[in-house]
Amino acid sequence: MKKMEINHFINTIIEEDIKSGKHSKVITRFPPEPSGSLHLGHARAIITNYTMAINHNGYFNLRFDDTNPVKEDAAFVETIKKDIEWLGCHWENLLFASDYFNEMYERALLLVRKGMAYVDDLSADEITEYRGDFTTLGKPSPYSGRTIEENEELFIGMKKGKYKDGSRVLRAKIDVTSPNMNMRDPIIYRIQRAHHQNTGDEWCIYPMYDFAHPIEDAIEGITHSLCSLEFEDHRPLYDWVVKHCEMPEIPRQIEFGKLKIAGAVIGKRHIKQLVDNNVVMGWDDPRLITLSGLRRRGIPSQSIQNFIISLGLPKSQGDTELDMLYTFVRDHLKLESPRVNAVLDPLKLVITNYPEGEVEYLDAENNRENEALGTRKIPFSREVYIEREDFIEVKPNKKWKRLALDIEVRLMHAYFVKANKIIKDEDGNILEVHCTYDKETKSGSGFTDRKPNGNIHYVDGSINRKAEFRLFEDLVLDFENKDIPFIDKINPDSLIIKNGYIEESINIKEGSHYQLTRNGYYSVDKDTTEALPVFNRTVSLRSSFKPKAK
RNA sequence: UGGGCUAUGGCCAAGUGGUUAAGGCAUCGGACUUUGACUCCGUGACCGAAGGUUCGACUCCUUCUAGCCCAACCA
Repeated sequence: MKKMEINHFINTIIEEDIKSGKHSKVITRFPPEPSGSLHLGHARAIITNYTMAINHNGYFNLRFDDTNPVKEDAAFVETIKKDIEWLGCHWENLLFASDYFNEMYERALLLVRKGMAYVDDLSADEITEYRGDFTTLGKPSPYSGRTIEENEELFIGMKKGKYKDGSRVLRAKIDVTSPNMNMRDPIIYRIQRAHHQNTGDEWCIYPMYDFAHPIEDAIEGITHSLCSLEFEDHRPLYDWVVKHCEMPEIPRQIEFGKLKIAGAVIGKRHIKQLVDNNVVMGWDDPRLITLSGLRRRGIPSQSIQNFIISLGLPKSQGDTELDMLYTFVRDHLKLESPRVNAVLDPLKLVITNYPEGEVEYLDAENNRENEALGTRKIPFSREVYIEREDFIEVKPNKKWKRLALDIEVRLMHAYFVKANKIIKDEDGNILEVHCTYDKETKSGSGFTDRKPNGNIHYVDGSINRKAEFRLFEDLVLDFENKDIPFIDKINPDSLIIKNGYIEESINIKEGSHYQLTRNGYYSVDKDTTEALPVFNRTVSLRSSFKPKAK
């Protein structure tokens, strides 16, 4: 992504560090655990770390925090890389926490030798019990008094695989009575015989996040380790590790508030539930705000960048409405997308005074606001399709700016037409509308003698392509209501599929964007086939049209 | 209950002792219009509450209230 001017409290801190000479450049990182997909919330962390580095003469590392092999899967590494690349945040180094397992082990050994870590034989339940809770101070483990020699021998033994999984842990000796639970002699190594995606079976002990993370940052020379607020309580421990492990570089952790999106399903557990129950088409379903879902929906990554930057970097916690993102999406797509006609719910219009069998090709600009996109010819003949909602039998009020009996509208790029007859089936459904056109009113002819009642679009009745259009609504209804189980709040109509027609001339390629006139921005979905193109509505056009409630 | 953080209009968010309290989204009006789009105009705040300090407080102090996070051998 290109450089943008950014001003927030972290930027201020960084600028002071540069002014004071503490740092000459900024090195940051994004440290995902390869255990799930990235979503819009992660975009803030990625973009914040990325922009702070490139705006300050430095670089940004992508480092997978693969310290827990039982939860992680190499498959996520590729999807995460793809998402970050798509977001436009290029990493300088692709790294893994596991690259540093040796050094971490050595640093832990150093702690042991300094008498600042001990091997504990308590069970997991016992450790929890000894740790106390918010109101009860922790008690020292009966094993915390072991000698340095004993601890060293036991820890080396742990590493060598002498002990069973879960039988012992290495703990930092800090303060079991600290009001900060993280400081109550946190576990820093556990025994876990699990096959690791990068180190295989080389290790049977794995470091815990709180110990591993600061060491990773320090090794890479990360100057500012930017993360979300929930790690604020961990900062004393982060600093403790850097200091007592005697790391030569001292990174500084700074926390910012997470980005929360109103009404969005974000939890891995919930998304999995939706996927497993076929409520959504997969992790990349356009109704999800996973980065892959947003991409499939057709949201340009630049709009995500602009959205994130415009939000600033507060420490307060609020729910941001997706409308704000959509505004950036429309902004971006407005000039970029060709504008073409499509009819999602077709109603046949027969122009009775137009010669049968004749077709004429009319001029149409591809984007009235961006001439660079050129022009095209669109067909027009005796039968065309219009949107069913663009016709009503009797004009209801002055505000109605579409077609009705005895009312004349312009078919955009073509002629004025006036409806004069409705053909219905036995049940009263409108099958087709008959109208007449006025040759004098041809678009581009300069005709100004009378004004049409409105402008509607059409697709030619025979020269067209059938297409599927997918419209998306909220996945969950009554989102904030905690009394109803999640699964019972799912909107049964979150996906609306329409089958209609689109101009036949367009080039259908996965991911390409179009503005469908008077409707919205759409992009071509991966489900597209030669026989049936599939379009996702990325975002609708704004509309101030409000049908009067009857 | 102990610790940490937060609190500005429907939503997001600037603002760090003196301004008519920025801006964006949304809403509602209006102008324009071969997209009811775009564009352009207009539209809303006693700054969580109560006290205090001060000539003057959203900004400082005190107390209170509400929300979020922490008691994985997860990250």
